[in-house]
Amino acid sequence: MKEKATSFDIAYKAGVSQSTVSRALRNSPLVNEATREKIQAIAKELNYKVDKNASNLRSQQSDTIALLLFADPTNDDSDINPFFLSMLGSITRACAKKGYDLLVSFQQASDDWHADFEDSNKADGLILLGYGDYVDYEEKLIKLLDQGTHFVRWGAEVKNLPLISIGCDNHQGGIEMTEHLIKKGRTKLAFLGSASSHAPEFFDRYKGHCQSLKDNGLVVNQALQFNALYTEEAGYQAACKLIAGGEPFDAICAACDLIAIGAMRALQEHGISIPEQVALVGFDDIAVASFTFPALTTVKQDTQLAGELLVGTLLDLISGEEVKTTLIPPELVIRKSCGNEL
Amino acid sequence: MKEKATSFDIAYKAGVSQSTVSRALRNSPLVNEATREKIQAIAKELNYKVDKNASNLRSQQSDTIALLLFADPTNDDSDINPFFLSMLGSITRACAKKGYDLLVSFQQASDDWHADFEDSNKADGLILLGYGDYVDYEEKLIKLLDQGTHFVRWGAEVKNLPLISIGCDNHQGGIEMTEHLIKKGRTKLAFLGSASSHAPEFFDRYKGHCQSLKDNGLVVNQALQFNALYTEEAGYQAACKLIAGGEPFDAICAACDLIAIGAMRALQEHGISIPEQVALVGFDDIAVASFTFPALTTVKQDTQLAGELLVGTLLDLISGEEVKTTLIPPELVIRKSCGNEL
DNA sequence: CTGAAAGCGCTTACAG
DNA sequence: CTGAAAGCGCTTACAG
Repeated sequence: MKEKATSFDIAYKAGVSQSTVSRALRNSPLVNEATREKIQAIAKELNYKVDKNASNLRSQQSDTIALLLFADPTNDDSDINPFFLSMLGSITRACAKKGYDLLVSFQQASDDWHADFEDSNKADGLILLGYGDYVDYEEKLIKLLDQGTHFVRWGAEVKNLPLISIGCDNHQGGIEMTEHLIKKGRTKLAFLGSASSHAPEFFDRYKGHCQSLKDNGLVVNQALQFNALYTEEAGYQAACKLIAGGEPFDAICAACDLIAIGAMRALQEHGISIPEQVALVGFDDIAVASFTFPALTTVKQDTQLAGELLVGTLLDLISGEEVKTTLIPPELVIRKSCGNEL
Repeated sequence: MKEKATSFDIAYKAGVSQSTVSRALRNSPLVNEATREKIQAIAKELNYKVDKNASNLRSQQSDTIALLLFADPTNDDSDINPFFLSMLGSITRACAKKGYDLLVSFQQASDDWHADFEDSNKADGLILLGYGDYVDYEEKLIKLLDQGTHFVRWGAEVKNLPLISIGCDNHQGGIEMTEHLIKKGRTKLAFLGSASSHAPEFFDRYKGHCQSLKDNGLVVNQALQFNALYTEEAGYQAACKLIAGGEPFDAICAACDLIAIGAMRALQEHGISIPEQVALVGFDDIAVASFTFPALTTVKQDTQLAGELLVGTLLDLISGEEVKTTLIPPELVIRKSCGNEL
């Protein structure tokens, strides 16, 4: 392994000062055109790369963003919700586009947060992503805020905290999934997903669901709501309870696609046909959704837009610009699980 | 935002020298117990975090690994094969376990590689992951080798290059998927997936497939092999060609699950029943595989083990230990797409 | 066990 | 447009 070249080596070869090399390599307009070209040629020849540790140390910025992905602690961590994996992909791409590197870290909600990333100057800012018990997070978020850490989170808007969030308009999404079912002639709609402030995204979807029910002259039947968190298994369990409960239903709104897929399994095991006997709508539009049988009608969250907004907003925040919490409009993707399209 | 504390601030407060602070914070045995505790308490109180840029610059190591994920350039980059996303997850976890940070970067196969990560001292080593045209990669791999970069790749073993790879035993996997079909009484097996050195993983699976055919007294019918790369769409196209080709077949080996899923769609569109008329096996065992209809029998690659091996091997390599290319044994996961279990 | 000092490789005022 | 010099915040010989 060869010794790594430094800017001094280049300076020596080029017959200029090290300062000039540094400037030339960063395309400073202060450097003479010809000098710059010469220096860059030598740098290339020597396979020189700026030492990031040195340059970051000196300039006190890292051009790196850290992504903290929270896994549901009830989950064994081998399965991350595919929705978040998809977000990870779009965030990575958005960072690359802006010339930032991305440090990825999976966290347990219970962990001591590695908010150190910014404190230790490894990252200029943080993106927080993942479901989890919001109530548990809150104090940590406040701590981050206190420390003056630059961060943006994915999720439901929080009213009384000056948090910058990018999230889906879950309330609107809840309305759309419900509306669609009602238009299909369903009247006894169940909702599978936790309805509490511990899971604000789901709660918002549920509230949208309830509002749509009311707007369409239907009543909210508490006996048709069952809690479930994030997983296929939870969806399966909730659907089993729903079936066992005996309360008649002809449609299910699932708070996320994984829950919908679990519900699908439960329905199939009980010989209940989809969509003939029970129509089903999910939320997220993960890749799997188009491969289930029948293909799942769902509310899509635009992960690409989300990634760009998350990164863009964080960078604005870091550079001291005015930023604000943004809601992304959901989009109903109609497939087969609620009957054929009209 | 408060000023960040430095080790000098702590030294001042503790009434010791900065060197001692540095030692105490790294739990050096050279420091007196009481002194260390005092220093650590002050550090905590001041919310002090070691500046990684400074410490990395000085110690010339970063405790960071970079993961380069290659996207198939023919793909619009919004979809990364879920198999790699799953690998990403397991690698992230393996890094965390070892106390390393992970820098993630998506690359186009055509890009100038950011092998800079190591050159620029941002990472101590690289993990290379992703399908792509191997032939295109080769010269870049050689360049990495020449530079003395520490890296480990996921994929098929390469014979004439001193590359360290971690990969699945694709040949064995090809045998197992084929054997299973033959045991189910199928005799006219098609193979969907590129059979060329441009896609060595697929090629190895194909070779295993052919060998199994021969071992069981069946002939390899070239008319039943169709090229396809990595995607659902490619699988769909290949299956359509297979069907249109007119050569009779009663089973399909798909080189990856996405291809299998595409083939499934083609078969269903043509009114061909699975598994009655045609049995189907995939490769990878992505999460979707258990949600298709019928559920997909497939050859599982153990991503968790893969992640641990990739990270562990890379760290060994960095610390100068002897390392070697390792093959992970595949595992057949039997579901419904080849008929009910015996 | 502790401290004074050098130095990792850059960027950036400052002076010309 | 260019150079000499300071300094980012640590770690690590070196000396005691």
